[in-house]
Formats: sequence, C-alpha cells, structure tokens
Amino acid sequence: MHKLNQRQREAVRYHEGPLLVLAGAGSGKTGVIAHKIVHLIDACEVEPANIAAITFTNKAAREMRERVRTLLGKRNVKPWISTFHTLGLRILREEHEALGYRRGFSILDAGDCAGLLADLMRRDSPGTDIAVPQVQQAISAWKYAMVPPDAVALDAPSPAESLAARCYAPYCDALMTFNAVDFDDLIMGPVRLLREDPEVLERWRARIDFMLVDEYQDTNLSQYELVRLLVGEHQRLTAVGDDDQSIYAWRGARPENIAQLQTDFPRLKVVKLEQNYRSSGIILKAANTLIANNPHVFEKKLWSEHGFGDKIRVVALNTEHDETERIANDILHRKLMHGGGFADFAVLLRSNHQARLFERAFRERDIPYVLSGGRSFFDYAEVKDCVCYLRLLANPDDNNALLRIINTPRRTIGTATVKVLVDVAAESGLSLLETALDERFRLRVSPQVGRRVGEFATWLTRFQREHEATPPPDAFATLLADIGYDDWLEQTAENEKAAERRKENVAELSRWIARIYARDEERTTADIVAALTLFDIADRQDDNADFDGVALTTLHAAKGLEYPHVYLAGFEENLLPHRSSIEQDTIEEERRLAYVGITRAKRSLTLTFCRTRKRYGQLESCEPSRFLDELPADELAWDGRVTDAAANRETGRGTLDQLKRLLQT
DNA sequence: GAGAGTTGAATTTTT
DNA sequence: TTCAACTCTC
Repeated sequence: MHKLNQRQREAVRYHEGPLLVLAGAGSGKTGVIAHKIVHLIDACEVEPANIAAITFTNKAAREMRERVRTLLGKRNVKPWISTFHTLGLRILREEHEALGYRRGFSILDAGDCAGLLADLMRRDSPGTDIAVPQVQQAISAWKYAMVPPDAVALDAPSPAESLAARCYAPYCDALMTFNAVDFDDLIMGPVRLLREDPEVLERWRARIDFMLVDEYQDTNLSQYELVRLLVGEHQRLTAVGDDDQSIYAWRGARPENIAQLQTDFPRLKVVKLEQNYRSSGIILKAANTLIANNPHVFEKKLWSEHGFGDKIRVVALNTEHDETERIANDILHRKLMHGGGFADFAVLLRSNHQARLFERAFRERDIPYVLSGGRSFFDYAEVKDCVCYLRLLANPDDNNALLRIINTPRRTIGTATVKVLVDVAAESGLSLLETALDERFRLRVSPQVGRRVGEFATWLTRFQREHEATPPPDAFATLLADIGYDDWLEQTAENEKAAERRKENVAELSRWIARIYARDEERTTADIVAALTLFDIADRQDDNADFDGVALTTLHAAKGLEYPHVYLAGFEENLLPHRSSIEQDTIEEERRLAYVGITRAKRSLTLTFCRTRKRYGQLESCEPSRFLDELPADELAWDGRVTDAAANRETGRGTLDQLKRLLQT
C-alpha cells in the first residue's frame, strides 16, 4: 500500500459507493485493482469468494490473479477473478435449465459457428456471394445489443443484412437443438435470465458483494447490462478504464459506457490516475497533445517524474521496402550502440499484412522476432477432432461435433450417408446420434452402410455410458486408443515430421486436460471442454515470454504492453488513420489507436512513413498521417529530406490542383 | 483424397 | 501482387 501514490490509494480505499477509476496508460491500474481486492478482504472484511473481478482476456485475469496472490502471501483465499465469458459460463452452468439448456451443453467457438452459418446461408440463398463473416458479425452485433431474432427486420436495406436477419432465428434454433451456446450467448443468456427472473437475480446479487471491472471502456451493451444487474442497489462497483484507449468499437465496445455510469449511478465518484510510470516526458507530451484533439467527458493529462528524454524521431522513406530496411538496420545499430536485448524493441503496425515485409527484413539479418496473432492451438485439425469427441461425450446432442468426427478416422461413412442421416434427423426431430440407431434411418440406406453407422453410434453411446464416472483425462486416453487416433495421424500425415508434430499436439491437449482436471474446479468432461474453449491455451504464447525477439505486432495486440523502443511504421493517411475509417468517419478511434501506439514507448519513439507504397500490386503515393500535424512540432526530430509534414501535404495538394486544371482545359 | 485451378481479400480480434 | 481458401475433377 505504501508503494501506491495518493490517487491510487484513494481508488483502493474508496468502497462506500460506485467508483470510476480513469486509469491513463501506464498508470499502474492492475496494481490498483489487485490492492483493492486485498483491501476489501483485509480492511472491509468482504468474503473473498463474494468479490468478482472481471477482465476481458484470460491473460489479464491471470496477471491479476498473480498480483493478488503475491499480495496475499501465504493466505489461501480465492476471490473470483475471471473473464466476462467465464462469469457468464458460471451463471449459465448453474441456471441452464431455466434457459432451456440440458446438462453438458457445448460451447461453439467462432469457427464452429461460421460453419453452421455457412450451412444455413447456403440453404437460404444457394450460391450467394455474401461472406460468412459478414453475416456472423451482424448476428453477433444483434446478440450483444440484446436484440432477439423476432425483433429484427427481415427487409433490411443491404442484402447481407437481410440475409443475416433471415438466418438469425434458424441459427439460434440450431444452437438450441444442439444443446449448444456461442460466445455471445454466454453473456446474453445470463442477462436475459437475470432480467426476467427476480428470484435468480436476487440469488446472484447475494453472491456478489463487490464487483471490479477492468478495461471498462471495452464493455459492450450486454456486458454492461450484466454488470449493472449484478451490482444492484448496493452499487458496490469499481470500474477501471480509459476512454482514450478504447479501440474496439468496431466489435461492439461502447466507450460511452463510461459516461453512462454517471447517469446510472448518480453517486458515482471519479478518481483519475494521471501519473505515468512508463514513458519519458516528451512521449507523454506527444500523447497528450494528440489525444486532446478528441472530445472528452473527463479531461485527463498524463505526467511523469521521468526526465524529458529524447525527441520523437520522424523518418520519411521512399518505399515500404526502405521502411522495413531502415527500421531493421536501426534496431541492429541501436542494439550495438546501447546494448540490451531484441525484446526491448517493438514495431507496431496498423494491419497484419504490413508484417510480411518486416519478417523478411528481420530474417535476412538474423534478427529474432515474435509475431503477434498467428495460429491458435485449437486451429489444428487434430486438436479440433479431439475436442469434438469430448464435446460429444458430454453432450450427445452436439450434432456439429458429430458431423466433424463421424468419419474421422475413416469409417467409410461418406457425404451421401451423412446427408441421409441429416435428412432423417430433421424429419424425426432426433439428434444425429439417435438417428444413427433409428429404424427410419436404416430403412433409407443399404444394410452395410446401416451397419457401419450403427456400429459407430453404438460404440460412442456405450463409451459414453461406461465412462460417465471415469476421470476425464483417463477417459480421453482410452478414447484415443479405442479409435486408434495416433495410427490415423501417422497414416494421413504427409511425412514423419508432420506426424510427430500432430501427435505432439494431441499429447499437449492431454496434458492440458489433466492440468485443468487437477485444478479441482472442473470435474466433468463438459467442464473441461468449456475451460479449453474459453481458455484457448493463451499460456502457450507465454512459453516464449522470455524469448529475446523484436515484437512485431498490430497496434491492437500491443495494448497493455510496453517497450523501451517503439517504431510506429506506416504513419500515413489511409493506413493510420485507415482508409475505411476515413470513409466511415471514425477518425477518433484511429486517433486513440495512434495514442495507444505512442504510449507503449518507454524511452524512444520513432514514427515512419513512406512516400509511396504498393497496394494491390500498384504503386501509390502516400501522404504522412494527419496525426503528425497534431503532435508538438518542437518535440519532433525529422530524419529525411521532408522537413514539414504540412508543407509536404501542401505541395502534394498543389500538384493535384495543377493536374486537375490541366485536365479541365 | 489429392492436385489443379479459381476466386477473393488486403482493418483491427477476444471470448 | 500474393497468398490462402475453396471448388472441382479424376
């Protein structure tokens, strides 16, 4: 506690009513939340289990848990620290019956849902050129805005939206029959229930004495609603956020939820954390000046006790090729001059495709790097297969899972057979697994086919029954042996190396299952599959946590991280701000994105832009970002022949005018 | 079930 | 331009 500054202490100690902590970048907010949890336990005698601290990502939750554990020392108490979705799952698990779900319901990830939707879209409009993600996003948007299928207008202006509207209800119905939920349902379901059932609402309110919400500016409508409902009249809520770091509006985040707090909680107290412990004075000045161009409900200005530091370098390059070379060489040069590791450097990008050139430049120079994003563990086919088997064990109605594995490993059950199975299931109202053993299905296929499908269904049903009481890790091992999965991986892999990798993935999954089971909170197969799905093995990336490489990451993925030396590449119009944001007039969010990028830097910041860049294989001329003009000119050190961004733009405009005039005459 | 050919996307992405 | 994903065919 003595390590905290006065504002931080105030935020920790105040618990009498609703509190909003406006935590600027690098102001130590995780520490504040962690200290507050401990303060509530120690000084306010709140029951640890009745404290709910909610984050957005598993990573944030893990960090929070670790901080709290360090502060608590040897004491073994467990405040509830989880993501929004895990909180939703916790409620749904206990209340699933009220919402019409059966035991062991499945959680479908985005990929599963996309497949399901693609199917529904094909059925509605064969040969449509509307992309699945578009429809998926529209439906997701309705869900997190709490708009039910029957409230959606079918005659939407755009074809994509009206297709989404037509698919919305069937999509929800399909999930219901599969006894499955998607990620949005994990929030929406509990909200619906808490709204409709006062008794359930009371029960959950009684279980939560104090709520803390991290990254509050990222909450969407249904998440805010969940918080509001659970907090109830006693209003013991601490929301921590920064409206200037809201960069997820495009996926439903409502930075206005921050201002909304004042309306919904008139007694709201506001504490601003403005002391920054990360960056040099010049970097903060740049950040402050830039973000001052956005409208604000609460004014905020970062300051620090660090020195003023080096000026911000602005480098103009001719091509994007020059840009990557320049940055790569610069990193090598600096490392040589000042020592330190590669991990002290980060190249921040607006979009993923910018990364490719950097990868090449880094490889040419043997610069180790870590790329953000990338493939998830669960994208591997073999991992998906295994998870589907587990899902099916927990939830025999999970048709989606059954379709994936009915012929994996090969059981000579082809598409034609599956189609008959699906048709009969639709007619009879049975699940696919039940249909497989049903007379009506057998009459429609040849005896051999009927026997093959029947064998599989019988085996699965029996396995399920016999292993109901088996610890899931053991059941999984037996299952793999029964289906001869390792053999199949070997047979189908292109080479030995690939086979080894795939088998290792399965082995790793087994280890995860064992590890989750050992946590003692998740006992059933359904619990474990849910944990796997919501978890996404983010910890894998942490394996490389001590890997010494340059961070090559998007601005979005860099949020919450910090680096001594930051390069912001592509500081150009049409890239930052992005072209589509200019078109859609969402410049403010782009400005916040630039702000997030700038505030990642501790000691040095370099902004680069190119005069030309290839787009769709065509050379286009570029202008420096308008945000360059919004930075304090005195603190910029220009490198390259261009000395003034505004002047540069003027000349560009002048030439354009001349061209226009030429064309007119 | 593999290989060739075609088509489409290039803004951000966690759960 | 370039790559990935999907489709079609044998």
